Amino acid sequence: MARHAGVSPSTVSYVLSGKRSISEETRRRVRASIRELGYRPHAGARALASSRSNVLALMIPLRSGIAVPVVMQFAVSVVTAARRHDHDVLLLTQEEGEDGLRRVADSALVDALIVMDVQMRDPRLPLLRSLDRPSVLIGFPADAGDLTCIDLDFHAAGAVCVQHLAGLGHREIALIGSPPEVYARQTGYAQRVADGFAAAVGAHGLAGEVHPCEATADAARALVARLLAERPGLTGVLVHNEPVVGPVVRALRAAGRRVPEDVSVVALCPDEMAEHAEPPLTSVAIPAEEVGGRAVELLMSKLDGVPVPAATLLPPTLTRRASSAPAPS
Amino acid sequence: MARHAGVSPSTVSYVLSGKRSISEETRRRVRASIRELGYRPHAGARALASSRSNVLALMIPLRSGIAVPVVMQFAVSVVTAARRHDHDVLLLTQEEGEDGLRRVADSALVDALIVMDVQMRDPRLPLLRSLDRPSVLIGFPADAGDLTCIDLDFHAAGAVCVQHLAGLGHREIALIGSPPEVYARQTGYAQRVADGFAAAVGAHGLAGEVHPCEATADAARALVARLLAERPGLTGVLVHNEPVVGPVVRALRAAGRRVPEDVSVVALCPDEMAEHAEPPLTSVAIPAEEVGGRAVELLMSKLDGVPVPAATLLPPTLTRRASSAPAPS
DNA sequence: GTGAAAGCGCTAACAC
DNA sequence: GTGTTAGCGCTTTCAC
Repeated sequence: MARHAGVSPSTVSYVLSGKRSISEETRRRVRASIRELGYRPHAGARALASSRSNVLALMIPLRSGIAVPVVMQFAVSVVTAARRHDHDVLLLTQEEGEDGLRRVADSALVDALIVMDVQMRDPRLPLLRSLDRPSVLIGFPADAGDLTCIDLDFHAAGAVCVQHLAGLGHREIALIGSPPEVYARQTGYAQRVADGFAAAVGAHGLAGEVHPCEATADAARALVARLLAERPGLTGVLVHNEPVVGPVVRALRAAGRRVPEDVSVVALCPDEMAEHAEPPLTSVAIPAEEVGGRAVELLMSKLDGVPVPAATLLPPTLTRRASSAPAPS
Repeated sequence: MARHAGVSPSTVSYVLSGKRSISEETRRRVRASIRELGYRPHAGARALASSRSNVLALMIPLRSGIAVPVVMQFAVSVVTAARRHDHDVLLLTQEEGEDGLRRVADSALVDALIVMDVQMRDPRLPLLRSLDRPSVLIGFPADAGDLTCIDLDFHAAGAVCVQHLAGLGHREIALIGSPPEVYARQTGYAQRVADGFAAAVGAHGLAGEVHPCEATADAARALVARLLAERPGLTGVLVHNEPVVGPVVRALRAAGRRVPEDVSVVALCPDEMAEHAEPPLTSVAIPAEEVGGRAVELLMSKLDGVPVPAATLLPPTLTRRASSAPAPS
């Protein structure tokens, strides 16, 4: 390659990296040779010489109770953002656990790591602290210490939904939440929504409790039936459980409740899902695209030695659609 | 590392790779040092010296009309299988296209490639042929040439569903298929199901046509309404479109048709989905786990220089559940 | 603005 | 059964 362009290897390297100034003429010749020969620098050699692999690890959750399409959105947005920064993404499954993270980090296969589905007391936290590579958590554990975390502000999200319903005059509401195992695992976001919900319920003087719900239509139907029977005054529901959003609405209707005339429904889910529901749902978006993108940006800053805030909480945005209305009088 | 164990670097390498015999004593000492020092070979150095990165590329589809959870199942099974063979997986999105494949292959970032969502005339085919690295397609293009392909035998899958319905005495049936854009792109599997369906309909002397359907509940409802209006004798439906399986069943019921007493429904979808539907659906499984695993095995064989068959078609398995019954008389 | 050369940390061919 | 050594193909100091 270098000889084809009539320059030294280092010059080729510098043309590619732009780390020192090159004469217009030389740059042109090198570029021409690159195109002609279809030259690509060898990733391994590069990683060895520069101790940068330009690869990020992304560990995605697999466990029951997680919404697969949502996870996929995160993954895609991470890959897309990484490519913008000339990085690739290595896919790890949660199953690999701490060993997987250690393996790819210590072997210098990756420069940095992103982990999703963070639990309150996550066993990966001490490991991530001990690694000499930067990492970003999508989600907040109970005690992050100085680990970098980013996520939607789920506490505020839960609260803003309650506030919306309270503003519409609803007095008795309920949260249909994630599957029980998600709470049992102490997965941060589920807990935080419940907390934000409860806090706002208290602040607004409403009645309202949290009901975990399996991610099946049957479970949703059963729960709705129970709620309607036990809480005749119920007029507002917040659903934070993607797969049962549809079933909940249908169960309400099957029980003779109109949405939104009799019962208002607010969802905490990706916008696209809320838009395409029947009826379109008032919702707080889970901004997978933005979270994934920002996670990568944070990592890039850290790799460049630029300090970043330890916590990034994205404020929730509630979009009003057809599923919520003033409480019936 | 080598000095800590009191051996030469090559000995460490050989202990790790097992490529030559090592005395029990030496192996023990080396292993002990590895553990003590927490030593991990540098992935880049290894790739450079051995021209093997032990990384596979997986390009996943993103385009509209594809069922995200199904794609995710493939991805997870590929990662899991790859790890069994001591390989990692680099995630590429379809958006990266041919350039992305070329980039990771030519830079030696990956040893081999897996591409999903293959179209009949896929622009990536010539590229894959030109690369000097092995690849496997999950799906079949119109003309695979000597490219290695694996997938469920969708033609047979379509046919076996028709056969099942014919055996139950149904005479008028319909295929509710993938979204129109999937056919328009000439995506292999959609076309093949339709072909297998049509062939079997002919062979059994039935009446039946193919109806593409958008992946929304609204579209499903509208299509079911139209079918019931235009085809009063319709008693059997094959659904090959994951997101609308539920909506189709509900639309039939809403129209006063019992499932399976009045209309039998057969689905072509992952088993898990069919099991959890209401009612549980007679279905032909999309064996994501097996396809992903086999794709990796094929790649490993090719990397080892072992020849593999160009085409692997997994035979369909129909599982009878509660949604199909003899045709009403 | 450019080149020469010393590694980066392994693997594998070649010794013995 | 083990050690020696020559690369693998880059990046980056150092020199000019």
